[in-house]
Amino acid sequence: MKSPGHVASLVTDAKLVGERRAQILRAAVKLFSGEGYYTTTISQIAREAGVSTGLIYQYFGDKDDVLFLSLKLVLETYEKEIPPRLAEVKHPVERLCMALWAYCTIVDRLREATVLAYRSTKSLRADRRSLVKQDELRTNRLLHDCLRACIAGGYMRQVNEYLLVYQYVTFCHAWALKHWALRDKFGLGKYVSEGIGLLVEPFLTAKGRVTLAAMRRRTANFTRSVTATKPAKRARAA
Amino acid sequence: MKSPGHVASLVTDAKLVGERRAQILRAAVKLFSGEGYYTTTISQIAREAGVSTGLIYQYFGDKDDVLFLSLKLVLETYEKEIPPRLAEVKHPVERLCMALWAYCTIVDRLREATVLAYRSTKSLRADRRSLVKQDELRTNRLLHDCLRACIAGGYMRQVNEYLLVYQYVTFCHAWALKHWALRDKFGLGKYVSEGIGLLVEPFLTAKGRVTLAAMRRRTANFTRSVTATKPAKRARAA
Amino acid sequence: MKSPGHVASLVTDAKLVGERRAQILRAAVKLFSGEGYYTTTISQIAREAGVSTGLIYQYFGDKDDVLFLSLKLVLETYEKEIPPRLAEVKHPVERLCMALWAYCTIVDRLREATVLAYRSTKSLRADRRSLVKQDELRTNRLLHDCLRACIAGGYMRQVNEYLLVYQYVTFCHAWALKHWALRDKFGLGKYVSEGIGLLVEPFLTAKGRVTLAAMRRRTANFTRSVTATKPAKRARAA
Amino acid sequence: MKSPGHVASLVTDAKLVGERRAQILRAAVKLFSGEGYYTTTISQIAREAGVSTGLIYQYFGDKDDVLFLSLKLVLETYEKEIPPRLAEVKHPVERLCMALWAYCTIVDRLREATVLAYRSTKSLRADRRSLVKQDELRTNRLLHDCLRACIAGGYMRQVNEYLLVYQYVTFCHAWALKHWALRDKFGLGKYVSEGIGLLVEPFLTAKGRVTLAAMRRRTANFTRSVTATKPAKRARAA
DNA sequence: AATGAATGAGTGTTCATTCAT
DNA sequence: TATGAATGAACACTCATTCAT
Repeated sequence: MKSPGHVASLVTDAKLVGERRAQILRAAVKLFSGEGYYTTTISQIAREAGVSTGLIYQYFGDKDDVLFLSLKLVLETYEKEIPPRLAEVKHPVERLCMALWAYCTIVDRLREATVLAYRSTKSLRADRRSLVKQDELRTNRLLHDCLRACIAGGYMRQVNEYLLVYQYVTFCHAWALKHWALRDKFGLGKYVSEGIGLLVEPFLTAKGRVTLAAMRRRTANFTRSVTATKPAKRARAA
Repeated sequence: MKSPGHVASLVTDAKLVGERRAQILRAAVKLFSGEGYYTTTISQIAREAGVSTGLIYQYFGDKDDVLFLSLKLVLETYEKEIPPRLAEVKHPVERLCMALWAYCTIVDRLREATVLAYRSTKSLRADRRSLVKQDELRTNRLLHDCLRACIAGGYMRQVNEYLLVYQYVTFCHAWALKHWALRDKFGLGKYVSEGIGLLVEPFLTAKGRVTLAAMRRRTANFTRSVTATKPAKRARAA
Repeated sequence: MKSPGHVASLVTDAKLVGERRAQILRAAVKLFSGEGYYTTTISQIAREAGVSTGLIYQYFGDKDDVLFLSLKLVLETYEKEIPPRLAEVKHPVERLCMALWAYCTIVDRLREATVLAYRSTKSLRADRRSLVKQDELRTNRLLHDCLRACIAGGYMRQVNEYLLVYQYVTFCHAWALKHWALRDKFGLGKYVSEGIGLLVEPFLTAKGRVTLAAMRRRTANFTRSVTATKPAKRARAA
Repeated sequence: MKSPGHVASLVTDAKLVGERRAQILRAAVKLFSGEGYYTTTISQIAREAGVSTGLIYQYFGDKDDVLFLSLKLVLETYEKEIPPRLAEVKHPVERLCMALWAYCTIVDRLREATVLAYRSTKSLRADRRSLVKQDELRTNRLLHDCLRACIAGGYMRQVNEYLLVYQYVTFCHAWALKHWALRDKFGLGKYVSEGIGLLVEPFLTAKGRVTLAAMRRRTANFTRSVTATKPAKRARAA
């Protein structure tokens, strides 16, 4: 009767539902990220969102619903924010590098929320876990497409694509998961740049390397400026 | 008075403390791994371990103590089981590959527990989190030493060692964290073998590649047999 | 942040807080008085008050809070009920006697609760004990003022006022504390009357004695009627 | 079958029972006095007494037994220590004063334990409370006898003996119960001396007053020296 | 006689969820 | 639609008591 992906609301006005949910989820992601799912109470979320506890139950069926949509919100951020960052970029190698760069940038902004996804996906009702995994897979596909284009264009040699994509994914996630160990060694720009050196460059063909070298020259200071930009706010999913 | 790493026991007999704690932790790791820290109750642990709830409090100060020692148990397993697997292996490149192989084998055996470490480290009292991280760092050092030996011996070119080690770590952990996505594509043996292709091979010098190729020839069926062995026990920390 | 005298409530409506706390404290004083602090459970209090256990924690921070306000309720009853009983009385000697009489009347009504104060003040958090003692001191002061007026008016000779006030206090409290031994020998009226004979009369000057004698003549039957009134309600703090 | 006053022991050797019980009760009185009955655990008592928890159950049936004998130990101390202090004293007025003095001295030594008796008698099994009250009554009788002798000897006028005895009792107990308020105003010697002024002197006949005056002259420095002696140790029942 | 490990019933407290207003 | 007071099941933890050694 109730499909796993559906979240019921007692309120009918669709626009209101959208606004209220966004308001509540913003609070939830912040608190879940900081304190974890189980140690965050519904009433803390209500307070943070500036609403009453009762209101939350007008827009979500239960606490699991709040977690579910919180995680979706985070994972969909990856999926939605990477493509626009690729829009202007044409060259396959540049697109791949930009995708990694974009992904890491977003992870950096949602650092705590990314950790949350690792911590709390198992706290979801079982039938919903796979839905969240679908979201992750869709993001992976973005990277996979970039990778495939490099190979298809002859910029990269044949590799185990599937596995390499997972290296890319874990590389990006590691910026959040292992931040405690990485932050002393790298800024974000350096991290991505060195990562490309380990996970992209070795597989490039001669002509692929030319592109990368050119790109590197061009973005040397871009990287620096972006690194400097990578601004304060964290753990905000929207 | 109470250092963060210390877990008090009301029982004085050291041997008994060791046995009972092992018995209780076995149950705790199993349940925490399957159900998560917060949804596992002390009384479930007691039932699983075949003791009374009260007994747990004779050997642990509180539930956080149980989690702490559970996580340490898991992380120390990595640290303790990798070195013996390297004992016989002399050649730097082989040692590096064997370390990756060993690490992945152990992760495979402790798959659920490895996920637990990612889920639940943040549930620990803050002052203990860093202790657990120390354990992880010590395991990383094992890999780093292997990597360094490869470079020092001229089998591998200069690379960003620190970052590459983290690629190794996330690669091994991914076998547990992303098992839902990887198991359909790879057996454990294939996974490690392909991983070496992506994370070791590209950085080898000519003479390093010779060693790797030889090793591959030698262990082709070894890999298969080990892969076949794999299914055995899981989520057992000892 | 939290001063010892402050008791937090999650409920904001001040009127409701007042009513609910009164309702819960009525139950608590009754049960604490009868069974003692430690043997009374929160859930007994909830049942007696006709509310859920959870509700108690909306109006009190913890069980200690309930005890604290229970004791304050009792001690403040003394302080608040004695002055109105003195309002009409002008003559110093009569005021002193009336104060003793009033105090004993109230103790009689709150007999069990008075015993509670002796039993359970030490069960309070240390920083609150002194607050309860302040309440007692304020009641003592009422007696002291009466005593001082007698001396100042020349109705009583110089005495160690401080100590005599404490004799008055223990005399009144003894009606509750030693009721098991006193009830067979005295009614309340007789008890007070004889007590005045021992603790007031001997210190009166000639003109003080005249007043006392006159008063005694006047209230002979009054005493009896009040004594007859006595049985009424007990252990009700409001 | 089991009389309220009986405390069973699994151990048969009477001498051993006596010694072990004394050892355990010493610890119990100390801890009960300081922390209260309910907040003191059997295992704390065992530790303080230097024995195992199991041993306590060889000499006492349950925790109530320990409290019962602890309270008896305290109350019997009054009853047993006052008479020897009166042994040498012949004159009725002096005997009365000495009794008060002795009682207060003992209360002072057992200050915490005296408070314990007030706090914890109601925690006893109901059928045992009256036994403890019997002990108190026997001590009261010591004072009553002294008072009666004064009146019989014409040193004191007729008074409500029963009530006056209770004033004496509460006066002595108050030194423990209200010590927080009295200690700033009086030393023990002054307290007793002034108390005699309020509770004995007013009722003396002319010839009684002569005795008291003489006694006062004699013991002026005695009082002081005893006050000075009133030594360190407290809350020790034996 | 003495130990102390083991038990498990019982308590204070929390918090997701409901519902009258 | 929105509130927040009220509920009560559930959990971590304690401790009197038992009993094998």
